[in-house]
Amino acid sequence: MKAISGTNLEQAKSHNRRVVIEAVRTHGPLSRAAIARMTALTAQTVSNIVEELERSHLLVPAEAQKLARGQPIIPYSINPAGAYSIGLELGRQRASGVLTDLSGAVCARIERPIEHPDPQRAMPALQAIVEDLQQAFDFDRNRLLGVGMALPGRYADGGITSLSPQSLPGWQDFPVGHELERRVKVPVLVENDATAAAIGERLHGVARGLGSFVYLFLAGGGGIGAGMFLDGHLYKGSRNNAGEIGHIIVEPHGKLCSCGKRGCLDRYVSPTVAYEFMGIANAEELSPDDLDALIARGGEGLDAWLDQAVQPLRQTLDFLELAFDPQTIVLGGSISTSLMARLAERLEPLHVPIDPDRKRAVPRVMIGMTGKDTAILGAAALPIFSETNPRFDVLQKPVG
Amino acid sequence: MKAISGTNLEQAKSHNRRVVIEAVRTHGPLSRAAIARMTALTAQTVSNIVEELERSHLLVPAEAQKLARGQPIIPYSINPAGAYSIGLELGRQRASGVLTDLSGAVCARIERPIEHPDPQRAMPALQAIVEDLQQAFDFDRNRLLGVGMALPGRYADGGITSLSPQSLPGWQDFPVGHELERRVKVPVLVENDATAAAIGERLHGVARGLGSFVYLFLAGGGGIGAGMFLDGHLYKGSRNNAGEIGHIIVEPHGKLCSCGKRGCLDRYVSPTVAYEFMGIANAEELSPDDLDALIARGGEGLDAWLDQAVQPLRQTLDFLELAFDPQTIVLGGSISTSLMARLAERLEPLHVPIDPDRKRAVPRVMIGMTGKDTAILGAAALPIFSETNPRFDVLQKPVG
DNA sequence: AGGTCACATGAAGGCGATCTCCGGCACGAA
DNA sequence: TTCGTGCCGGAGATCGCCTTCATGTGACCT
Repeated sequence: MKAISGTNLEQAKSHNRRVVIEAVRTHGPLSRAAIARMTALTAQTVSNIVEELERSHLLVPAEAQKLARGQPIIPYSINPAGAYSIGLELGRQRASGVLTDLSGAVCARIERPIEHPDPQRAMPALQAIVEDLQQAFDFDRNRLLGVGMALPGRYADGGITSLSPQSLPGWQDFPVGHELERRVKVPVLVENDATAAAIGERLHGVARGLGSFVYLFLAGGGGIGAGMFLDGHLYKGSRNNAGEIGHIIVEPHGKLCSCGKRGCLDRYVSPTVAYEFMGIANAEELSPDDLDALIARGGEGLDAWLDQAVQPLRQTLDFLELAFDPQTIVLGGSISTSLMARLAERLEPLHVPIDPDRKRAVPRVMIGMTGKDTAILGAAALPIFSETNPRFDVLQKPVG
Repeated sequence: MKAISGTNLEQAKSHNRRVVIEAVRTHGPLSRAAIARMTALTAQTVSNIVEELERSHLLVPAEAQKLARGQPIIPYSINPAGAYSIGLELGRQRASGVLTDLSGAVCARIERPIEHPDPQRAMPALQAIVEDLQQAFDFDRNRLLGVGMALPGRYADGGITSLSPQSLPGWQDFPVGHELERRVKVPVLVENDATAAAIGERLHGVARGLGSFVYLFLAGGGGIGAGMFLDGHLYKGSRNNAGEIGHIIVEPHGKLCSCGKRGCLDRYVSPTVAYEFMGIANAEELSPDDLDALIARGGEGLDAWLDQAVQPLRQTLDFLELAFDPQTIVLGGSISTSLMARLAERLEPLHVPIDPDRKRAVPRVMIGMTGKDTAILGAAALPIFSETNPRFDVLQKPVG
């Protein structure tokens, strides 16, 4: 077991920097004094940090605002051009990459077809995308924070998957992160797609500023996962497997699942099952756009799928609420937008919550704002998150 | 939303003190140099902190040990008599209190019958127990850290319950913690019974030193709850309701529950249901000992209950593993020891985990070591935990 | 006997937050 | 117009805590 380690001044400074950035990010333009009040830091301390952040272009001052009294306020806000990040996503048929600025806005985008992506073929392709993205948009290379990558599966540091071989053939024990980092020469972070999406929504999306929420991710390839952000921290579980809820049992005597159990959530709600209901046998060969069109057209098969998927989904939401008591559950994923919309409109009535009388500042369920791009934008958010989010770890000294 | 606040040296010192205590608690007697290695603190810093902790009697030095080389090691360990704590539990028919030392050993114990405990009757009784416990054992009153109280339900700071009136008649909106604190003049901490039990096992029990685990609590009064300890921190949810898993749906078309849903876990696994199966109509009137005797005798009713309870329980364990990915799940509660034993022996085979090949340092499921006392000993652990556990909060400046 | 290793501790230094003082700005009252 | 007040931001001194350096101690090894 890793012991909890001590802290010192250096860690404290790093933490305070992050706290200031986080305050400005979540609350919009703030004066130094306002930041000081929110963070409980001294005005002077904030002043020092803001000065430093302004020098490194992460914060920019706006026009001074004259109030009723006193010295005009100088509001500071995040400088979008202060840092850049690259997000990668690898699907069954294509590899995609985006270059975003600090505010999450997409500056450049590349998509390339790629057949049967095993590590040997995928790594050079991804490397090329990263390099081409840097050519496609003119920016200061020193401000590139790193590369984030979203993949199905579960990943430890260095991007080594912890799942069984059958879920990701060829990727077992392959150090994605280390290998890509060696090639592109900037820090690389690898995360599960649900977790990446959660971070994306937390930084730039509907979950901005929330302390605890669960992201329910419906993967286009089938398979449901949850990304958890709890008490201001990402929660990944003791073996990086937290949130693998595709295999929770929603129907004890239900359909047989590939995992050997009966009635797993994945067997009811995932897009793969929707294609079965719609009689689409060759879903893997069709392009995402073709699939979207088929779904948008609707039909009996789709309705039948919805009929049997809604109840397990409600049950899962109920379950996540009871277990995690999040402020909200964000629903999203890389599935077709129309499929998500149809699911969402059938969702109500949700199960009665445990505290029905309690007022809520946030809806129980929200739809993620980035649609099908959720995973790749989340991937791009990973380096930003890792550099700017206040965490318990940064306050502790590195041990060993 | 509460912003994450900054830190300073004072907070850092408080954190480092806690880190040193935690290191000694979980790893047994340690020399100063050993503590320094584990915590990544400087030998000098550790030396200062240890000196301070020794002065306040929290650590005691043992005999110097002569090694193969070098200066003899002076191992320090937790001084059981360095601090004391009081735990309270309120059941349907009785109120109990224990006085424990810093190691969790019980120094004194009081149990008193109490009929229909509403706040007006319970508060004076609890106050009397706290005062009598301090008389019953001779110790330095300045070393009493505080009073911890375990109750069914969910509690915010100050012990105000967040649940609906029907679950706890008369206690709705009653500030248990504040009221008791006013009476006994020491800090009072109120927690849900599952959470308290989790802390107890983490400090003195089978979960000692674990970073992430879930405590599955089977309450004697019926009702199942989970206490979560994740990444070294207690997780209580955004509205203190996390772990209220008695009402997760384990059988979508199953028995109707009082909450309005069908097939809730509580309707299958709780002791209340066991009594129904055994034909015990007047369970509330019987003493706990009588109930234990009935269960120990067994019979067809009990077997029938076990038959239908095991699958939902397995399903719940599976679910908790998938959602939280804990190092282990600790099973315990205030139910009869023989009932717990019978459940435990029927538990295998558990559902296949998501990473079957992975080696585990800790069993998937463990039985809590404190048996029926788990909640009250957990309650006594609350003040100790709150004073000595390294947390993210202590590193942050109090805001507002 | 001297060298080396491991542990412990005192003194000086470094670092970052804090305290104190000060100036600038704008409004309101005299 | 002048002064007082409330608010904001900056400069330098100070404080608290960790770190580094130096020294001491005890025991084994050569």
